Amino acid sequence: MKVILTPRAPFDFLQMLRRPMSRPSSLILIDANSGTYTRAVRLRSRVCPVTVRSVGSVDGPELCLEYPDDLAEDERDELLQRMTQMFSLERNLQDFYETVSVSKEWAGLIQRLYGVRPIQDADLFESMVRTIIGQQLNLSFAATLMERLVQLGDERVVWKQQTLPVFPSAKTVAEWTYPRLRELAFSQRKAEYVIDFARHVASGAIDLEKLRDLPDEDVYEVLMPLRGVGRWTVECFLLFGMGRTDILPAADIGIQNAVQRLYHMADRPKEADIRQIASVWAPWRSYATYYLWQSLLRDEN
DNA sequence: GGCCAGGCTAGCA
DNA sequence: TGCTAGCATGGC
Repeated sequence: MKVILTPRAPFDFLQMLRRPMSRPSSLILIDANSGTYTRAVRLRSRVCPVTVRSVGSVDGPELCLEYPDDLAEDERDELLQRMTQMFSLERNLQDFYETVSVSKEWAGLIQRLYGVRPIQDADLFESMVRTIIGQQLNLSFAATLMERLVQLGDERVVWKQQTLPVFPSAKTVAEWTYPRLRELAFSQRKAEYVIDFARHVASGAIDLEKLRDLPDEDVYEVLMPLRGVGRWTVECFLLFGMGRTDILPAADIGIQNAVQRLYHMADRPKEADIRQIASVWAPWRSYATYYLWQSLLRDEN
Protein backbone atom coordinates (compact mmCIF):
# COMPACT_ATOMS: atom_id res chain seq x y z
CA MET A 1 0.00 0.00 0.00
CA LYS A 2 1.05 3.53 -0.66
CA VAL A 3 0.04 6.83 0.83
CA ILE A 4 1.23 10.39 0.19
CA LEU A 5 2.18 12.58 3.14
CA THR A 6 2.57 16.32 2.86
CA PRO A 7 5.26 17.79 5.13
CA ARG A 8 5.27 21.44 6.01
CA ALA A 9 7.64 23.31 3.67
CA PRO A 10 10.54 23.76 3.50
CA PHE A 11 11.44 20.09 3.75
CA ASP A 12 14.64 18.76 2.17
CA PHE A 13 14.38 14.99 2.41
CA LEU A 14 17.49 14.24 0.34
CA GLN A 15 19.65 16.36 2.59
CA MET A 16 18.05 14.87 5.68
CA LEU A 17 19.29 11.48 4.53
CA ARG A 18 22.88 12.67 4.74
CA ARG A 19 23.16 11.99 8.44
CA PRO A 20 22.05 8.35 8.38
CA MET A 21 24.20 7.92 5.28
CA SER A 22 27.25 9.26 7.07
CA ARG A 23 27.03 6.44 9.60
CA PRO A 24 25.91 3.39 7.65
CA SER A 25 23.78 0.91 9.56
CA SER A 26 22.17 -2.32 8.49
CA LEU A 27 18.98 -1.10 10.20
CA ILE A 28 18.45 1.64 7.67
CA LEU A 29 18.61 1.14 3.92
CA ILE A 30 19.15 4.28 1.94
CA ASP A 31 19.20 4.67 -1.79
CA ALA A 32 20.76 8.07 -2.35
CA ASN A 33 19.86 8.20 -6.03
CA SER A 34 16.13 7.75 -5.62
CA GLY A 35 16.10 9.35 -2.17
CA THR A 36 14.62 6.29 -0.52
CA TYR A 37 14.67 5.43 3.18
CA THR A 38 13.72 1.92 4.27
CA ARG A 39 13.68 0.30 7.67
CA ALA A 40 11.66 -1.90 10.00
CA VAL A 41 9.64 -0.17 12.70
CA ARG A 42 8.43 -1.89 15.82
CA LEU A 43 4.74 -1.08 16.31
CA ARG A 44 2.75 -2.12 19.37
CA SER A 45 1.44 -5.32 17.79
CA ARG A 46 3.96 -6.16 15.07
CA VAL A 47 7.13 -5.25 13.26
CA CYS A 48 6.42 -3.22 10.15
CA PRO A 49 8.77 -2.52 7.25
CA VAL A 50 8.31 0.85 5.61
CA THR A 51 9.81 2.70 2.67
CA VAL A 52 9.73 6.47 2.43
CA ARG A 53 10.53 8.34 -0.75
CA SER A 54 10.50 12.02 -1.58
CA VAL A 55 8.28 12.75 -4.57
CA GLY A 56 8.05 16.51 -4.19
CA SER A 57 10.44 19.43 -3.89
CA VAL A 58 11.91 21.36 -0.98
CA ASP A 59 9.24 24.04 -1.23
CA GLY A 60 6.48 21.69 -2.35
CA PRO A 61 7.35 18.56 -0.40
CA GLU A 62 5.55 15.24 -0.66
CA LEU A 63 6.57 11.89 0.76
CA CYS A 64 5.41 8.58 -0.62
CA LEU A 65 5.06 6.02 2.14
CA GLU A 66 4.96 2.34 1.26
CA TYR A 67 3.97 -0.35 3.74
CA PRO A 68 2.70 -3.96 3.74
CA ASP A 69 -0.78 -4.64 2.36
CA ASP A 70 -1.82 -6.67 5.38
CA LEU A 71 -1.51 -3.86 7.87
CA ALA A 72 -4.63 -3.49 10.04
CA GLU A 73 -6.27 -0.11 10.26
CA ASP A 74 -5.04 0.69 13.75
CA GLU A 75 -1.55 -0.43 12.80
CA ARG A 76 -1.65 1.81 9.77
CA ASP A 77 -2.68 4.75 11.96
CA GLU A 78 0.13 4.00 14.37
CA LEU A 79 2.62 3.82 11.51
CA LEU A 80 1.49 7.13 10.05
CA GLN A 81 1.72 8.78 13.43
CA ARG A 82 5.21 7.34 13.92
CA MET A 83 6.34 8.60 10.51
CA THR A 84 4.94 12.04 11.23
CA GLN A 85 7.06 12.12 14.38
CA MET A 86 10.16 10.55 12.84
CA PHE A 87 10.38 13.01 10.00
CA SER A 88 9.01 16.01 11.91
CA LEU A 89 6.50 16.60 9.13
CA GLU A 90 4.54 19.26 10.98
CA ARG A 91 7.31 21.43 12.40
CA ASN A 92 7.43 25.04 11.31
CA LEU A 93 11.03 25.51 10.25
CA GLN A 94 10.47 29.12 9.20
CA ASP A 95 9.83 29.95 12.82
CA PHE A 96 13.11 28.28 13.80
CA TYR A 97 14.99 30.24 11.14
CA GLU A 98 13.51 33.53 12.28
CA THR A 99 14.47 32.71 15.85
CA VAL A 100 18.15 31.95 15.25
CA SER A 101 18.51 34.69 12.66
CA VAL A 102 18.98 37.17 15.48
CA SER A 103 22.61 35.95 15.29
CA LYS A 104 24.20 36.89 12.00
CA GLU A 105 26.53 33.89 12.31
CA TRP A 106 23.62 31.61 11.48
CA ALA A 107 22.89 32.92 7.98
CA GLY A 108 25.27 30.55 6.22
CA LEU A 109 24.16 27.51 8.18
CA ILE A 110 20.48 28.20 7.52
CA GLN A 111 21.16 28.58 3.84
CA ARG A 112 23.16 25.38 3.67
CA LEU A 113 20.70 23.28 5.69
CA TYR A 114 17.49 24.91 4.45
CA GLY A 115 14.63 22.45 4.93
CA VAL A 116 16.57 19.96 7.06
CA ARG A 117 15.00 18.38 10.15
CA PRO A 118 16.53 15.69 12.32
CA ILE A 119 15.18 12.20 11.60
CA GLN A 120 13.98 10.83 14.93
CA ASP A 121 14.80 7.34 16.10
CA ALA A 122 12.07 4.88 15.15
CA ASP A 123 11.58 3.60 18.66
CA LEU A 124 12.13 4.90 22.19
CA PHE A 125 13.96 1.83 23.47
CA GLU A 126 16.28 1.85 20.47
CA SER A 127 16.87 5.54 21.02
CA MET A 128 17.98 5.15 24.62
CA VAL A 129 20.22 2.19 23.86
CA ARG A 130 21.81 4.06 20.97
CA THR A 131 22.50 7.01 23.22
CA ILE A 132 23.92 4.95 26.08
CA ILE A 133 26.23 3.23 23.63
CA GLY A 134 27.23 6.57 22.13
CA GLN A 135 28.53 7.99 25.41
CA GLN A 136 32.13 9.10 25.17
CA LEU A 137 32.85 7.00 22.09
CA ASN A 138 33.78 8.11 18.63
CA LEU A 139 30.80 7.77 16.33
CA SER A 140 32.23 5.00 14.19
CA PHE A 141 32.91 2.69 17.11
CA ALA A 142 29.50 3.45 18.58
CA ALA A 143 27.98 2.45 15.24
CA THR A 144 29.97 -0.79 15.32
CA LEU A 145 28.61 -1.66 18.75
CA MET A 146 25.04 -0.92 17.62
CA GLU A 147 25.57 -3.16 14.62
CA ARG A 148 26.78 -6.04 16.78
CA LEU A 149 23.81 -5.61 19.11
CA VAL A 150 21.44 -5.90 16.16
CA GLN A 151 23.22 -9.00 14.91
CA LEU A 152 23.02 -10.61 18.31
CA GLY A 153 19.28 -9.90 18.37
CA ASP A 154 18.98 -11.79 15.09
CA GLU A 155 15.45 -10.64 14.24
CA ARG A 156 14.49 -9.93 10.64
CA VAL A 157 11.57 -9.10 8.45
CA VAL A 158 11.25 -9.63 4.71
CA TRP A 159 10.21 -6.66 2.59
CA LYS A 160 10.26 -6.32 -1.18
CA GLN A 161 12.72 -9.15 -1.79
CA GLN A 162 14.99 -7.81 0.94
CA THR A 163 15.69 -8.92 4.47
CA LEU A 164 15.62 -6.09 6.96
CA PRO A 165 17.23 -6.49 10.37
CA VAL A 166 15.07 -5.39 13.30
CA PHE A 167 16.43 -3.70 16.41
CA PRO A 168 16.06 -6.13 19.34
CA SER A 169 13.18 -5.53 21.73
CA ALA A 170 13.69 -4.68 25.38
CA LYS A 171 12.41 -8.14 26.22
CA THR A 172 15.11 -9.75 24.09
CA VAL A 173 17.95 -7.63 25.46
CA ALA A 174 16.73 -8.15 29.02
CA GLU A 175 17.41 -11.86 28.67
CA TRP A 176 21.04 -11.40 27.68
CA THR A 177 23.95 -11.59 30.10
CA TYR A 178 26.78 -9.10 30.54
CA PRO A 179 29.47 -11.47 29.18
CA ARG A 180 27.59 -11.77 25.89
CA LEU A 181 27.98 -8.05 25.31
CA ARG A 182 31.55 -8.07 26.60
CA GLU A 183 32.34 -10.50 23.79
CA LEU A 184 31.17 -7.80 21.38
CA ALA A 185 33.72 -5.35 22.86
CA PHE A 186 31.27 -3.57 25.14
CA SER A 187 32.94 -2.37 28.32
CA GLN A 188 31.71 -4.08 31.47
CA ARG A 189 29.89 -0.93 32.48
CA LYS A 190 28.30 -0.34 29.12
CA ALA A 191 27.11 -3.94 29.04
CA GLU A 192 25.52 -3.42 32.45
CA TYR A 193 23.93 -0.10 31.51
CA VAL A 194 22.31 -1.48 28.35
CA ILE A 195 21.06 -4.76 29.80
CA ASP A 196 19.90 -3.22 33.08
CA PHE A 197 18.00 -0.56 31.16
CA ALA A 198 16.34 -3.24 29.01
CA ARG A 199 15.32 -5.09 32.18
CA HIS A 200 13.72 -1.96 33.60
CA VAL A 201 11.71 -1.56 30.41
CA ALA A 202 10.85 -5.24 29.98
CA SER A 203 9.66 -5.53 33.58
CA GLY A 204 7.43 -2.51 33.19
CA ALA A 205 9.29 -0.55 35.86
CA ILE A 206 9.94 2.07 33.19
CA ASP A 207 7.13 2.76 30.70
CA LEU A 208 8.79 4.64 27.84
CA GLU A 209 5.57 5.41 26.01
CA LYS A 210 4.15 7.05 29.12
CA LEU A 211 7.09 9.44 29.13
CA ARG A 212 5.68 11.00 25.97
CA ASP A 213 3.01 12.68 28.06
CA LEU A 214 5.45 14.19 30.54
CA PRO A 215 7.20 17.57 30.40
CA ASP A 216 10.97 17.51 29.82
CA GLU A 217 11.81 18.01 33.50
CA ASP A 218 9.80 14.98 34.59
CA VAL A 219 11.52 12.81 32.00
CA TYR A 220 14.90 13.73 33.52
CA GLU A 221 13.54 12.78 36.93
CA VAL A 222 12.41 9.36 35.76
CA LEU A 223 15.47 8.40 33.73
CA MET A 224 18.50 9.99 35.39
CA PRO A 225 18.34 7.80 38.50
CA LEU A 226 19.09 4.82 36.25
CA ARG A 227 22.70 3.76 36.35
CA GLY A 228 24.49 4.83 33.19
CA VAL A 229 21.96 7.51 32.36
CA GLY A 230 23.19 11.05 32.93
CA ARG A 231 21.91 14.39 31.78
CA TRP A 232 23.45 14.20 28.31
CA THR A 233 21.85 10.81 27.69
CA VAL A 234 18.36 12.06 28.57
CA GLU A 235 18.93 15.16 26.47
CA CYS A 236 19.73 13.05 23.43
CA PHE A 237 16.74 10.83 24.19
CA LEU A 238 14.44 13.83 24.39
CA LEU A 239 15.90 15.23 21.20
CA PHE A 240 16.19 12.16 18.96
CA GLY A 241 13.75 9.80 20.64
CA MET A 242 10.88 12.04 21.67
CA GLY A 243 11.34 14.88 19.22
CA ARG A 244 11.27 17.60 21.87
CA THR A 245 12.18 20.89 20.22
CA ASP A 246 13.92 22.89 22.94
CA ILE A 247 16.68 20.65 24.29
CA LEU A 248 20.24 21.90 24.62
CA PRO A 249 23.02 19.41 25.45
CA ALA A 250 25.32 22.20 26.56
CA ALA A 251 27.97 19.87 27.94
CA ASP A 252 28.29 18.05 24.63
CA ILE A 253 31.74 18.22 23.09
CA GLY A 254 30.35 18.35 19.56
CA ILE A 255 28.15 21.37 20.32
CA GLN A 256 31.05 23.14 21.95
CA ASN A 257 33.29 22.51 18.96
CA ALA A 258 30.59 23.62 16.54
CA VAL A 259 29.82 26.83 18.42
CA GLN A 260 33.51 27.61 18.67
CA ARG A 261 33.79 27.29 14.91
CA LEU A 262 30.57 29.10 13.99
CA TYR A 263 31.32 32.05 16.25
CA HIS A 264 35.06 32.06 15.52
CA MET A 265 36.04 31.73 19.18
CA ALA A 266 39.66 31.28 20.24
CA ASP A 267 38.86 28.67 22.90
CA ARG A 268 36.29 25.95 23.13
CA PRO A 269 33.29 27.42 25.01
CA LYS A 270 32.30 25.79 28.27
CA GLU A 271 28.87 24.54 29.22
CA ALA A 272 27.86 27.83 30.83
CA ASP A 273 29.01 29.76 27.75
CA ILE A 274 26.89 27.52 25.54
CA ARG A 275 23.81 28.08 27.70
CA GLN A 276 24.34 31.82 27.56
CA ILE A 277 24.83 31.93 23.80
CA ALA A 278 21.93 29.54 23.19
CA SER A 279 19.40 31.38 25.32
CA VAL A 280 18.16 33.32 22.29
CA TRP A 281 17.61 30.09 20.33
CA ALA A 282 14.66 29.11 22.53
CA PRO A 283 12.19 27.54 21.91
CA TRP A 284 14.17 25.86 19.12
CA ARG A 285 17.32 24.79 20.90
CA SER A 286 16.99 21.17 19.71
CA TYR A 287 17.01 22.32 16.12
CA ALA A 288 19.89 24.68 16.74
CA THR A 289 21.76 21.78 18.32
CA TYR A 290 21.04 19.56 15.37
CA TYR A 291 22.15 22.18 12.86
CA LEU A 292 25.37 22.63 14.82
CA TRP A 293 26.03 18.89 14.82
CA GLN A 294 25.35 18.84 11.08
CA SER A 295 27.83 21.65 10.59
CA LEU A 296 30.56 19.31 11.85
CA LEU A 297 30.02 16.65 9.22
CA ARG A 298 32.85 16.35 6.77
CA ASP A 299 32.86 17.77 3.25
CA GLU A 300 31.20 20.90 4.51
CA ASN A 301 33.37 23.92 5.10
C1' DG B 1 52.42 6.53 20.76
C1' DG B 2 49.24 9.65 22.88
C1' DC B 3 45.10 11.98 23.03
C1' DC B 4 40.46 12.59 22.31
C1' DA B 5 35.78 10.90 21.10
C1' DG B 6 28.14 13.69 20.51
C1' DG B 7 29.79 10.66 29.26
C1' DC B 8 29.14 8.40 33.50
C1' DT B 9 30.21 6.25 37.84
C1' DA B 10 32.63 5.46 41.96
C1' DG B 11 35.85 6.85 45.12
C1' DC B 12 38.14 10.27 47.32
C1' DA B 13 38.97 14.79 49.71
C1' DT C 1 29.76 19.61 46.83
C1' DG C 2 33.69 19.12 43.81
C1' DC C 3 37.32 16.74 41.44
C1' DT C 4 39.30 12.78 38.81
C1' DA C 5 40.77 8.05 37.23
C1' DG C 6 39.02 4.48 34.58
C1' DC C 7 36.40 2.63 31.05
C1' DA C 8 36.93 0.12 25.46
C1' DT C 9 38.21 0.99 20.92
C1' DG C 10 39.44 3.62 16.71
C1' DG C 11 41.06 7.57 14.23
C1' DC C 12 44.12 11.19 13.73
